[in-house]
Amino acid sequence: MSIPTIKFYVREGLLPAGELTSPNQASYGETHEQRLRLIRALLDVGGLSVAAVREVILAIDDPDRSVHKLLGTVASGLVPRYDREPNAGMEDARKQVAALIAARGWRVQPGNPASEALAVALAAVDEAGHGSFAGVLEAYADAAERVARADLGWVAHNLAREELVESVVVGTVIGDAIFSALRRMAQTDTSDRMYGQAT
Amino acid sequence: MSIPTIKFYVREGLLPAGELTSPNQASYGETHEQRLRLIRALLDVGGLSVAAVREVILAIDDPDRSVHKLLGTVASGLVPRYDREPNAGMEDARKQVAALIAARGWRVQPGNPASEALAVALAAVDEAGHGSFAGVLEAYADAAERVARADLGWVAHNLAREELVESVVVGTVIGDAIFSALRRMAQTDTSDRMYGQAT
DNA sequence: AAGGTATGGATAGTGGGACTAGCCACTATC
DNA sequence: GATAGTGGCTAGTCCCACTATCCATACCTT
Repeated sequence: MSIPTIKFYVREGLLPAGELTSPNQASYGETHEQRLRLIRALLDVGGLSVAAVREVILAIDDPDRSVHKLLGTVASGLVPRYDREPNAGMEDARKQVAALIAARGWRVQPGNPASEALAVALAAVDEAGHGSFAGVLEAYADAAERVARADLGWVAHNLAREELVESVVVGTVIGDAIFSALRRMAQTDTSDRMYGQAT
Repeated sequence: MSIPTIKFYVREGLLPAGELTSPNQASYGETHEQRLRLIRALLDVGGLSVAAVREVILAIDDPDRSVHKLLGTVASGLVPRYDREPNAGMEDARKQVAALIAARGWRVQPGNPASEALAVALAAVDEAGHGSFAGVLEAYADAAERVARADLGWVAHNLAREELVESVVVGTVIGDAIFSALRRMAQTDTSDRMYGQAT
């Protein structure tokens, strides 16, 4: 981690400035190091932008924010913002999402960024046109519930707010990367079994 | 979709050139349109780079490639390349990954990009230091298996190679986005139930 | 005390990625 | 027969994550 990069992070508000011991000497402590690791994890592994990391950091450092709100903020920071014009496919997709939420009894706000993102993705699958994804969606939703329970269970054993809050962030962001990798491995395995020899 | 952008894609080798009906008039057909939708889906929803999309397109259009190989190519194109120096944490993480693969009986090559990515992500979680992720990993792997089976099942009903191959790509790439969104929704729900009022 | 090295702070520059604009010769269309 | 649009080309733009350069100062060694 080069010094210029750290300077850059400080300027960007990702990292608090070191404590000045003299006009040209600042000391960085354990918390700085920890924070730096968090930043690198979010940037490299989580693939967040610097701006998104700043959002997340601000949320973490806001002591008035409830854990539930924090998770919401982190989730929003993570979801890519699609600014595609509304078309016919999106309407159908939104209905599909609403139906799923209702069927599962999930407590999520209607205008939620995640459900918007889901609608966009479903519309894209539909446009690409290779048959209905509906059946698969159920399996995905089952898996997502399972994963979410594991996530929150993992987080729960941290009692101190500081710790808890960082766990939430790490779990949410890096969890995505972990799951993607696992999915790809499982796909490789399944595909090997199905198509390993033929086709 | 603006004309300059299409020109750009043609230059970049994502899209075949239209058939010239006269020196300055090319006609684009149904397949072009379809291909364009695929490109936009991979770029926007899948978040791939133009270079990665080119890789994928080349793989799709290579009739000598088996479906299994194709899936491998797509998966590699998707996995971000981490070029972080090997450190102590990585070694542990790799062992953890190897153990997981063994325990699951997954048929994946050892040097696999996905398992490398998994190791990096696990190392990052570990470095961030909020308790062992091991238990959660099992739940993730279960979920990943379930999702992979659903994916491949969805793909399987396409008999024509063309269709099959595009389904694989779409499912792999956009499936990631879909699952992420679902996970976030399920997390929101679970967190609402756990922390909705307090903390 | 002197000189080399490093730091904090600030401004400006770099390199990569994804388009986008401008130009030219030409042609389809009104 | 003017207008507007196109293929093919090069060059430019914008954004983003960093880097490099500068300066005055201060630590560190001798």
